[in-house]
Amino acid sequence: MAKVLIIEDEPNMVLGLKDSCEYEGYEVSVARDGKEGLEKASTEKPDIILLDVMLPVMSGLDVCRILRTRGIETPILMLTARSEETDKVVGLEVGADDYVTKPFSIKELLARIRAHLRRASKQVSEIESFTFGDVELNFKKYAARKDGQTLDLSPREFEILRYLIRRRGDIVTRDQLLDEVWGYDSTPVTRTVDNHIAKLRQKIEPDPSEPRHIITVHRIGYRFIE
Amino acid sequence: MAKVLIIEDEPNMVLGLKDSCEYEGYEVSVARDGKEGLEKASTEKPDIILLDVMLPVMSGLDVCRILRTRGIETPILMLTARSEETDKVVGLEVGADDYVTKPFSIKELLARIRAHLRRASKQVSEIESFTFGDVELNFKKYAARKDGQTLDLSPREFEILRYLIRRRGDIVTRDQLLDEVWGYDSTPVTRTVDNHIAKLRQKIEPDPSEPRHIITVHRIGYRFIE
DNA sequence: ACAACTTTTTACAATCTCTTTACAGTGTGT
DNA sequence: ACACACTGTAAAGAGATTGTAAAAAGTTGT
Repeated sequence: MAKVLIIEDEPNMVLGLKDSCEYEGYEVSVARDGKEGLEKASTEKPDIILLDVMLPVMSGLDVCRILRTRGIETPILMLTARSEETDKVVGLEVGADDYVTKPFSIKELLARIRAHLRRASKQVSEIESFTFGDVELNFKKYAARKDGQTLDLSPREFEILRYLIRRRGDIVTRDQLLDEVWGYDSTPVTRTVDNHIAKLRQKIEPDPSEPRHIITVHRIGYRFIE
Repeated sequence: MAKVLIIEDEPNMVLGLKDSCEYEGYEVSVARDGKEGLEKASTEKPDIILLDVMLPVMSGLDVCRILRTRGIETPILMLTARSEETDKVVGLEVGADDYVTKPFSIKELLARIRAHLRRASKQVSEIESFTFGDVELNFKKYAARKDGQTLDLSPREFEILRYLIRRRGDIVTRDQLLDEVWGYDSTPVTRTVDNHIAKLRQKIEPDPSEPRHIITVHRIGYRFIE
């Protein structure tokens, strides 16, 4: 079940938040100030952080900023006392994902937490590893092996493979790959896809000139087969 | 061709969106406020809805929520002025499928629309597989088997078969096939159709010289029988 | 700024599909 | 039965798509 880290100093607030979250079935841990919060955010790997802006020692904004510069991407939901526009703007600027102004309804807060967790879990729930033929892939570590030997795949190659594998058996068009792997805002030529496929084949196929795993479907696209 | 419903009040925005969509070949209709949007979403059965969050009378979020509670599952792409994460969360919670913040690049928007349409059309549309005699077709995978053996069909042959099967029992003219399978902009000779039919028969008929499934209707066209 | 590496573009060859063509065969109306 | 129109189909040519190497452009780390 999801872990929630609450960084908050007001005891009453802590109590209310903790209760509600536990009632929802989340595992809860609490930090009473920014410093402790930073530590727990790193060590306990929560799935979401509820972060008060007003904290002793170090402000919530700083905690947020530091976490982000450390590359920690856990969703952060800021709690602010006033509904001042400034706080919102600064909060989001500093890397928070969402904010709620006190007093807030618990129901709303829980709904937002749920939404963030849902979105985050969608991103995470990807396949972590996959094996076919004599190739092992670990998408989480971006590591691959073939015949037990380390296999060098570029990030893009990993992403393409991941996409193909996620839809293994189905045909994937070049446009789909461009949209989903490259993203909507960049637009390489569709031939770029073919090139990456060719390179992938040379790396993962037993016989690249006679592909067994990445099959081309003429005029349509490619298909991955285990 | 796909229908796009734009629910947006800013005239300039409407103009830009409309132009771009029409340039892509979509049929476009516009609603200037939430109420009109709700109506058109129901009556015009668009394939995708572009929905501004900030609307007079009724907010885009409400429009979205209402559509969903009415069981309308048309993909909704929300347009919002600020890049505030909050809007995004609420938007997605309320049932939107995607989300773009202004200012956005038209290219990106169109790419997203395309992706959604592709996804949606896949879910709804076509027969995914079909079996007749000893032939099995899987239109999604562009794969065919006969007597359990893999059967090699070209994309065009698949499309022709799909079209004939969708209208099985009915007569289909060569011009119909040319229009629908080939598309309105290309114009091979009608004899080309006959050639493809001949090849199809050799591949799928038990006895190609005595067709049981693809029947010639003299002077008219062809008809598919299971 | 340089080197090492990844990604994208480009170009050409190879391959596959589609279209045209031509002629033989079949159907239709008189 | 005859002429004419329509259809079947093989074969060749045209056209499109894909494979791939190599160059160009872009990134990253030092």
